[in-house]
Amino acid sequence: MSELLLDRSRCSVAGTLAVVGEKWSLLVLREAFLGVRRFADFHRILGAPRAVLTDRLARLVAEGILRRVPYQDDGERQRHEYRLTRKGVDLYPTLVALMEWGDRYLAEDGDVPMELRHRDCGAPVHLTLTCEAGHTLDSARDVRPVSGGS
Amino acid sequence: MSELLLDRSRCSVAGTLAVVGEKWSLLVLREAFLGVRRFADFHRILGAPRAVLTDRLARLVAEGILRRVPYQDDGERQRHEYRLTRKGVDLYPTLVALMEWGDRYLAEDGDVPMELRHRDCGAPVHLTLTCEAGHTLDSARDVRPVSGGS
DNA sequence: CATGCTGAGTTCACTTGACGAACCGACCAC
DNA sequence: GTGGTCGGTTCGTCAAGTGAACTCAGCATG
Repeated sequence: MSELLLDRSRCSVAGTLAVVGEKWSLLVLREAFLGVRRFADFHRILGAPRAVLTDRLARLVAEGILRRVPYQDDGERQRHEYRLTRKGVDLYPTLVALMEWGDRYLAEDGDVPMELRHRDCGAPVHLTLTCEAGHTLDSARDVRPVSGGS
Repeated sequence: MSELLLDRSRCSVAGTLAVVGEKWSLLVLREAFLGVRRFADFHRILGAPRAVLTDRLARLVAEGILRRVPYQDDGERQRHEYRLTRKGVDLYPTLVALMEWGDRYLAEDGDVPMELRHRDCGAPVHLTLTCEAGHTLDSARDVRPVSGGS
């Protein structure tokens, strides 16, 4: 049972959840991926309390996942909008993984709310587990965890 | 800005988070993937309050992600252990996605806490976005979301 | 039999976090 | 100045997480 001897204290799952695991954070990011940038839009679409939204956006900016960019509409004063950074864009697989599980287990009679297509060829997009030798893995059972680094 | 017109009310990301988005749930599953099955082990390794752990395990069982299996050690009374179901195993990509992001952005000087290897060939395993036509996508930017079903 | 031990909880007092409605301040248009 | 909008902040209430103490079943020991 060597798996039980792996070091959990620095686990990346726990670390990532400490950054984006609070309520609303991942939903804010979902909206950011769908093109939402402004406070009022996040608020209207998500329905999260304003105070929570303020806090989550500030946190995501502090973590370098979103950045606050000034903009100015015609006849409007200057405001700020929130855009994904590279670090934020790299959370995309996490959202896709959550979405695919929900599509499989929560959608009624295969009626999936949203589909992802390859922008170039239009084919449906999925997450797959692959190894660097090029094999496609079917399941978690094909994976062996080993303690890294030290 | 057609992205803003997609239906969010049935979003699978939100749905999945409603099931496994509470504090500790995904960490419980991480341990389950590492082979932990018993209440006392979850408690000792995670350090979560017992009441929360009881609640999360019950919830995951109710959702069909874990199942409660009776077992009996020599000279011990019968107890129950928690094992992943197929539905639970299918959450593996979500955990891998969180882990890979943490490895990239939280690990100090590339010192990754844990590595995943292909059980057959030993090569490191990663999540990749691929389309059904066989292309590998580099980024979220290569994806176009379209409203599904209806 | 009485006692103690262990695993798997439950109870409880306390602190933290989320909620929703109201309020605020800058800026623009009229 | 009056009104409107955006992006907040404040506040009272309510839900959730925390940690320590307590419970209970069943096995083992003397």
